[in-house]
Amino acid sequence: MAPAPSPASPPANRGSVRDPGGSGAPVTISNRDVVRTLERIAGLLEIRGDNPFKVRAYRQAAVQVENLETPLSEIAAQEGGLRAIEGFGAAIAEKVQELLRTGRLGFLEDLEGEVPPTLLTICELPGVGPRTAAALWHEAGISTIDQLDHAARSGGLAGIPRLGARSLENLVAALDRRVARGGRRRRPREEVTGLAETLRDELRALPAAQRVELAGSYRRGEATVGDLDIVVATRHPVEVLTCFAALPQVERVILRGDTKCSIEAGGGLQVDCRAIPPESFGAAWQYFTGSAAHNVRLRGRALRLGLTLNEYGVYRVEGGGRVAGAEEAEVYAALGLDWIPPERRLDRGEIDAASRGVSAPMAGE
DNA sequence: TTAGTATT
DNA sequence: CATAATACTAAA
Repeated sequence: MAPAPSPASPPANRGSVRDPGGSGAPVTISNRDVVRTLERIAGLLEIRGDNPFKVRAYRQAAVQVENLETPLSEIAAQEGGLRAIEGFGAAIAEKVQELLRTGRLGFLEDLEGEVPPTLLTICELPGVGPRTAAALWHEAGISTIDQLDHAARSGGLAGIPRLGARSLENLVAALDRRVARGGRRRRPREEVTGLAETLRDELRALPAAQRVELAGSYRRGEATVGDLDIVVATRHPVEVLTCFAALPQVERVILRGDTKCSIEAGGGLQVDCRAIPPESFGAAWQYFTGSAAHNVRLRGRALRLGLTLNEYGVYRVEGGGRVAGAEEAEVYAALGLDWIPPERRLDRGEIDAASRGVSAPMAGE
């Protein structure tokens, strides 16, 4: 998610739109601005190696703001203020308040003074995460893509831990692809429908494939998709994945293992294919449909019921007995839930709403 | 075997 | 205090 539109994000804080005319008119900070700021903070903290729970807190706050229907400025003015938002504690509420009031955020400016914000762009390269970015910065003084490109091609990265010959090759390839086409972006659903259905049908034609379905944001019916996800029930996963990687639409194989294969097709669109034994198909389809937040919520609920959920099924924590897995509805049922339509699987209260037995508060409204 | 990145 | 679980790759 979040492919950061990033037309070369400015070095300065996004919020510092400081009313250049000097009219004194209040600067409007949109919810999107706040989301970007919170995510920026999270990314920089992560590169700095800060407490993962703190990083998570900023990400969680960003997600909550994303889900809001009301402008933050309105909420700030109401009873309880920003603290009323789930995931907003004292620290984050105060920072967002400052951003809304002044259009700037001192904390972020300080952070950007400490950790070069251009490292966030480096983190967008596939295969490069916060740890690698931090190593590049500390061990080789690299903070920009240009510096990285130069160093990668001139032996300037020798000696950086966990960055061997093979990783370097991959890095250079990623830099080349980055030049070739600007950044991965989400595409309108209609643009990928043909490709999605074609790939699905080609897999359905394989004798080894018992069942083939699309999953991910495509199945959730989202207006745009960042990639495609396909689940295949089969007794012969390697054979299926080998065929998948050899389909005529495949432009590049990103990775290929025994249960999972990712390729690019349709002009750089990533397509993930997961091969799963038939008795696990329901759990796998559920897992691959997401959303990620929905899955995490579901798995947390499973734990509270003494169960554990993964893409292979629902299991008892003690004893490990299998409770469900072949059908999606049976997975939800094992967790005491009615089947939830994919479109609603966004972690926006749908799980409580689907809860049977112990009635969920119906939030009269 | 482990670290890092990736996936929902 | 503190959200789940797993796969793949390269390095060690």
